[in-house]
Amino acid sequence: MHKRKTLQDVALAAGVSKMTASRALRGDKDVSQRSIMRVQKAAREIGYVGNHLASSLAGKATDLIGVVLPNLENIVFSHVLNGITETLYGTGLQPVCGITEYDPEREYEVVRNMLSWRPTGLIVTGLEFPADTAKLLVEADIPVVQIMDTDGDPIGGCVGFSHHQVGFDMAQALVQSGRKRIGYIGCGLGQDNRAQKRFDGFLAGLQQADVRLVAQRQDPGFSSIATGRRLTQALWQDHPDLDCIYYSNDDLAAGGYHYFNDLQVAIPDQVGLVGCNGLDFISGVPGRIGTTRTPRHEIGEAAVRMILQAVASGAPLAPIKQELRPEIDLGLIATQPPATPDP
Amino acid sequence: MHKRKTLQDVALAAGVSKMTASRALRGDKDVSQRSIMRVQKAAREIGYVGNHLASSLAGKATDLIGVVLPNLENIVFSHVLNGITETLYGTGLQPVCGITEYDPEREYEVVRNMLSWRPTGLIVTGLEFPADTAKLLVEADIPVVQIMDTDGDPIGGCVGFSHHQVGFDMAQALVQSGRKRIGYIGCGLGQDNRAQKRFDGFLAGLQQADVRLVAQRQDPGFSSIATGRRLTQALWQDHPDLDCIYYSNDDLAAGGYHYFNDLQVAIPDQVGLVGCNGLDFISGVPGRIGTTRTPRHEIGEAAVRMILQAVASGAPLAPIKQELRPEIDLGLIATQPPATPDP
DNA sequence: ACTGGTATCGAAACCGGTATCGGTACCATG
DNA sequence: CATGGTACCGATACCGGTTTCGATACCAGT
Repeated sequence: MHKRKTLQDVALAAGVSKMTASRALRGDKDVSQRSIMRVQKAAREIGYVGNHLASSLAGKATDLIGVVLPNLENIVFSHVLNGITETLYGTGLQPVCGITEYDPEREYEVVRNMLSWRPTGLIVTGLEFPADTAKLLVEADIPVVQIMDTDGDPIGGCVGFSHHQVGFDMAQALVQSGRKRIGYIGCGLGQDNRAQKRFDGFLAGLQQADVRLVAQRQDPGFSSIATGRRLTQALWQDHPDLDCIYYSNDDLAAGGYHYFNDLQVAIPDQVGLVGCNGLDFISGVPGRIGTTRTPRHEIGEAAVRMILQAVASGAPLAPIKQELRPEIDLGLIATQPPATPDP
Repeated sequence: MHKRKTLQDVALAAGVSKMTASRALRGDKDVSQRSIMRVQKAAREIGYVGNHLASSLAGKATDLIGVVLPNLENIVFSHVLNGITETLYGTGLQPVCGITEYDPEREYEVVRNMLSWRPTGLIVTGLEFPADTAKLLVEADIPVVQIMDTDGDPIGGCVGFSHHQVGFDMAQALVQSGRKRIGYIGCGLGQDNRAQKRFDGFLAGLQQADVRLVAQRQDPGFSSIATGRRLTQALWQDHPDLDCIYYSNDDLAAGGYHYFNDLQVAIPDQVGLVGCNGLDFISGVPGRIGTTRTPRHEIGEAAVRMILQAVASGAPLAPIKQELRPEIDLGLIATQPPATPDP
């Protein structure tokens, strides 16, 4: 268990000072070509790896961008993270991500922990935070970007879309396409206030169109295809007269699709199904399930760009919202009126 | 833009020395209750956050566990990461993950970068590495665990399953259930050598049963439901006599399912579909698609346990394989012989 | 020969914590 | 009263790099 090689070892092997070795490896000025060669050779030979802890401590900043997400099993956040990673690639910055599981206490810990690594920027999910967490973010003294949601007042930068609007627009679109007996199925509303916002918006949209929500079923757990199937069955058994079901998520809608498929209920002729997020599943059954395609990758991209810009300009990030418009895709629902038109 | 608070500031505010403040905040011995109170109060009041860079540099080790994964859009790796995160939660250790996109060069960079943070342990995906990357891992001087694959010789710890075996077993199971005209559909074989291993194993399994693979279709890109649908269509048009299709992935199988569903081809009566990984989708169409349920969460868990044990014992991690057996689920294929039995 | 500029290098201070070790203060004991 | 043990505290030396600043060598210009 030999000790790790340090810059000193490299310098020694190269026959130069620690300083010259440092400069040579970083491609700094004021080093002769000869020294650069010798140092690089020495570093390679003794297998020098470098110590980010030391260099970041000595330098002013790290090359870290903190990313705080509620969950990674939800593919939506994977996509965001991917957008972030891709955009960061080549900038010399590196994402490091923390998971909160929608738990505020864990969130506080994660944010605090992120900050203790002195990242160059921070990307967090959502707009609402408990007071102590908000305090951390406000005093962080680095660019902070809040993503996924624009229904509220951001602390720093903000990239996302209005979930209320998404719900509202979908309600209007459905009503306009002729659906009138609409049900709702949702998941994780207690934890995920963005799903709640969509639902609220949806209700508001229905109300404005003078349509009442016929019924709803909710489940406190994470959304999944299996849960969607179960809830759909529960809802349908009580309300077989529905001509449309709005799901808080595409996973759930997929579960509903399978259920009706096995039941030989025509989709979307008899019942229209709409979810949210435009997940991969939808493209497997083209036109059959409506959805709202949300710009997840783009959100990650835009968030990074905000941070990069703030870093470049040196100025702190002013509270600015960047709204990315999601796109409603009703699929066949848009062209096929429900089988049983209302009187 | 006030400077960040340091431990010195806390000490000053609390009227003690830097050392006492340090001890108080970490819950070290040799501090009076009175000092602890004052320091904690001071820290809270001035909003002290701590500096992991400094503490990790000064102490011997960080609380980081590096995790190197090829991709996060593939839900399989999200599940692994989740298992890791969950198991690490409460241990004081923290995962930090790097993405390679199946690119060896990027992989080298990621591993090197991970190591430069002096993590306490490292979890990497796969068994095969280019020489330079392998050298880094061998000389890392920390517990290294390789996951997902056991078909080969590990550098340190190793948790996963044999992909060759998974393919082999599935071939045998399919033949035994009466399927004889079998096709294959796969994705990303160039990059993902684990999918390749499954395919090789599958071919070996067929051969042993004296069954020939009728046809195959492959795509170099990432697997997705849409791709599965497309490849299935391509394969089916040329070979409508198949009674079974093996997919390298559940995503692809799901695409095939949708295709046949729209075509009104009975599943699994006329064509049996089997994928791999036991993803969420399968549970939405119970029994209809066969799969191999792979223990992703468990792999993450076991990998962490290996590292924790190595850290606790202080000994380096000997090359040991831990094999987790995946479980084949043929669903209805197991009980329903193909509609057109062979002559 | 002297001055000034450029290229190259290294010693020392420092980043913000922790490990180590040597002091006090205070009390109990013989 | 001398001794020793315990509880608590702080000065100092690091950890492994980078920043800063001054030193040296060498060459051109005058």
